[in-house]
Amino acid sequence: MALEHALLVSLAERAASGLELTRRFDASIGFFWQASHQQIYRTLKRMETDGWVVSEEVAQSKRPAKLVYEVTSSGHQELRRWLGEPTAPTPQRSELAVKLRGAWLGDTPADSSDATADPTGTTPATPRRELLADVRRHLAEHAARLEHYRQGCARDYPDPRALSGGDLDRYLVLRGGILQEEYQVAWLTEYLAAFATEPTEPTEPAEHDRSETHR
Amino acid sequence: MALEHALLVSLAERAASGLELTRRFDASIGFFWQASHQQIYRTLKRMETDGWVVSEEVAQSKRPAKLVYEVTSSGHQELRRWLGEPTAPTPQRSELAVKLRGAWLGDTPADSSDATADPTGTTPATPRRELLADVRRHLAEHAARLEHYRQGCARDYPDPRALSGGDLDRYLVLRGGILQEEYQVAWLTEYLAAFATEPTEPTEPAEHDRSETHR
DNA sequence: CTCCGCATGTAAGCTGTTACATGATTCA
DNA sequence: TGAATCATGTAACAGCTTACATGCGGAG
Repeated sequence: MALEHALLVSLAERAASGLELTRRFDASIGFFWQASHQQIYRTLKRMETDGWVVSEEVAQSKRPAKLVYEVTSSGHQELRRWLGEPTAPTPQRSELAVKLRGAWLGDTPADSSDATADPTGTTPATPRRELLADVRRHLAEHAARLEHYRQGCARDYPDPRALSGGDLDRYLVLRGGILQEEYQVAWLTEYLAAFATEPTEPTEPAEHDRSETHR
Repeated sequence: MALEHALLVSLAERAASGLELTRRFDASIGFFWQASHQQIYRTLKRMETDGWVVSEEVAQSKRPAKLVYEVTSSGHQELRRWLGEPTAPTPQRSELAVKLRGAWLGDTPADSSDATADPTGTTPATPRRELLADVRRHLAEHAARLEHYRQGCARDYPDPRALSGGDLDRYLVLRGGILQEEYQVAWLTEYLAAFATEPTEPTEPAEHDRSETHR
């Protein structure tokens, strides 16, 4: 029940069309909330029937027309109500963490010491090694995002102590994004250090420039 | 599509019934994955039809019988396959962060300088103050959980360098939970410091011992 | 006897994902 | 002409939440 309010916040900063909102969710707001364009279009429709926003068709040169949404006074009222409401803690999920906890279950390739051995000739493939590569991949992504956030922070907020109002709010949330990425980098680095007995590709740092975009 | 694998990991550590799994998800595994008992029961049923687990009814004295699930060889095989698969980054969500970003939108109570002023006599109630209280509440919860994790870590893993196998895996994931809570505490502390012009209850530290459990 | 905890489940509804559809305009 | 991008949408499904249901046994 929070995508609507995330859209209200974004639209209150500046009126926008569905696709423009989708791009914002890929960037700034998306640090802490994500949504696909289908979800956004559907939710905008519902918000308009609820009277929180109004749409206006805006013609463009050399482009199809777009529907620009604007927050109504009723929408602002709802936003204020929501802001004052106590917030339930959002559950944190990490599929990677679940995998890391169960990693030892992949360390017995075809050991038939227990009753669960399967007679089929499946390839062992050592999940532990794959998992370490996975961790390195995630670490590289978090490090890259951290660098990106830091650059944006230095560019947009050169003097944090002079900030106030909406600028201060946005700065502090960006700080949260930076601290979150720092935590991820710290954890995964500590994790890899615990398995650092074998260097695993000592010639390459593997921390940056991975061009496998995976689709 | 990952709850099934989280259940496989938990069941591979030790066979359990649905309710026992629910309790585990409230504790250790639940650091990074949550599930209600309805979800768990339903998923266990599906996993049994898929052949990943088998159930056995176990009678108990002074208690209703329970269905204890155990991972099959097919389940172990699936677990190994899943462990070696690349992991998609889990999107991070925080409703609180979205609120903090939009906090300034609640700072104009009934200001009629723009066209969106509503003539209804709604109570102002200052969302900014409510939000700060909300942040303090979340900070207290994270600090409490951090303390809890740290105690469990010191109790169960007094000598981390001596660990190996599944113990090492579980320790490193617990470290991740600790680092995550440290990040939350650091961010929210920094946030409050930015608004520390008015002390807001100077007689109480408000960092610990909040007994308002809020259900 | 009533209430509570254990243990498992059903049903309805909302949220989010995936795949596909449509029509326009620009670029090669 | 064919492909790519812009812009909005539909449809089907999977996942998750919320509320309620059932039956047993023990405590007060």
